[in-house]
Amino acid sequence: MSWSDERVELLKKLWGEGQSASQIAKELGGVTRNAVIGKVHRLGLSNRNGSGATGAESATKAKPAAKPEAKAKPAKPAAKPAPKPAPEAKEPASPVQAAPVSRAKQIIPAGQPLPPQPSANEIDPAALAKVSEIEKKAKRLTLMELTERTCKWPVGDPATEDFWFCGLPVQAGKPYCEAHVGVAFQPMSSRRDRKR
DNA sequence: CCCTGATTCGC
DNA sequence: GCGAATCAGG
Repeated sequence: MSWSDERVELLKKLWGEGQSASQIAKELGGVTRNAVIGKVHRLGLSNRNGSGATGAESATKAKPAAKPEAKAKPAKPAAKPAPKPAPEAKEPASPVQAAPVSRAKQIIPAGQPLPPQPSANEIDPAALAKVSEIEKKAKRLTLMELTERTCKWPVGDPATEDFWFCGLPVQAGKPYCEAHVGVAFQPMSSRRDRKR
């Protein structure tokens, strides 16, 4: 695979959107994340943080917010039919089931300091929606099946059989998966805008 | 161990 | 220019 104009363009676009190198590589296909990173460097757009060595955090941030990409792109008068609008639409618009997420009491069995169950507080609706979505994919682990890298978010009533732990891969060091981290750690003050 | 980006260096 | 291997951090 070579870096055709189109591929480079897509690379720039995705990188600009804050996509991680591995994700970009996955979408491009035929390249590894290393290739993507290497290319990004060569293109001179290695922005995103001045820490240099600490770039891991910029990942995993999939902006749930809809992107108002309604540009006409007059820059390309070429006779390019451009039959493919936006291939990367991972959200098949699955109806956001506002599933009550049957989580009842937070009576945790062992002395595990489990998360403060977010009652009906002020939580990002988006975050909640994300949670109810991922909970469908949850591994449904039991307490004993939990490991250092499985999401320890409890779901359901411990007194019932309808109780399990998320079990999805945790993010980094954190006890929960991405989605659950989102609802577990509510930003004290809304997230600051990233400096681009 | 999972992940992230950064850098190096043979090709 | 390319990208695997390696490095450095979470």
